[in-house]
Amino acid sequence: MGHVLPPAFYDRNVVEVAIELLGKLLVSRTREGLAAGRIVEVEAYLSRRDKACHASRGRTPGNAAMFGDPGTAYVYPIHSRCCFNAVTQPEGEPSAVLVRAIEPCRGESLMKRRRGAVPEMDLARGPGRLCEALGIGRDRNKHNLTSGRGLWIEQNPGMRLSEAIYCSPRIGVTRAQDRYLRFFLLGNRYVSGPRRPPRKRRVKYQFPTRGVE
DNA sequence: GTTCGGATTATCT
DNA sequence: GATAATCCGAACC
Repeated sequence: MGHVLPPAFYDRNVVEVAIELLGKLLVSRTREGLAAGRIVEVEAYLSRRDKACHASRGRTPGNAAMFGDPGTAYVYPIHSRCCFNAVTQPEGEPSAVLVRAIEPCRGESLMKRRRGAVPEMDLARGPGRLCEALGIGRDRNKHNLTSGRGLWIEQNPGMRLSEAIYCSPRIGVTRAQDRYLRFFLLGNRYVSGPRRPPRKRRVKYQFPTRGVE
C-alpha cells in the first residue's frame, strides 16, 4: 500500500482539495479484490451557499455524511447508481469533492467483470460507472477514507509534465452554471462529458501565484 | 400515503 | 444531441 492521504489533506478548502486530488490514486478493496485508478476529473461542491450542493438545504439523513469529518466518504444514490465524494472542510462548512472519473491502473479485470462488456475507456468514465467499477456501494457512505482500509486515496506520482488542468461548469447540475467548479485533465481519454467541450465553457486553471519575496 | 426532480447513463436519431 | 429508463430522497398532504 502506498501513502494514504491523511485527515489534514482533506481539512482544507474544497477547491484546493479538488485540484490536488487530480492525479491521486483512488483504491477500493473488497472481498472480490483490489481495484484502483488515477483520478482525472473532479467537481467541488461548496457547502450551504452553493445551490448545487446537497448541503444547501440543510442537514438531512441522506446528506449527513457531508457534515462529517474531513476525509469521510459521502456516497449517495441517483438514478439507480451511486456517486462517490470525499468530504472536505472549507471554514467548517459541509462540502465535498465529487470524483467523476478515474484512469484504471490496477484490477482492470475485476472492473471489467463488474461493468460488463464495455470499451476500456468507459470502465470508470462518469461518477456512476466509477462506483460500479470499484464496487463502491451505499455501504461505503460515511466510510473513513483515511484509515487505509476498504476505500482510500493514495499519494501517487501525480501530474505528468504534459498534463494541464482545465475547469468548466459542473456536469448535470442546472444551478450555478456560472461557477467553474469542475476540474479535469485536458485531453485525458478517461474524462467524462463531451470530448470537445465548447471553448467558451472551459478555461485553463491557473494555480494561484505566490508573491515574490 | 403521494408527488417531484435529480451531482446519471444507455440508446436511440 | 435528445430521450427514456428508473429509483431514491425530500417535501408535502
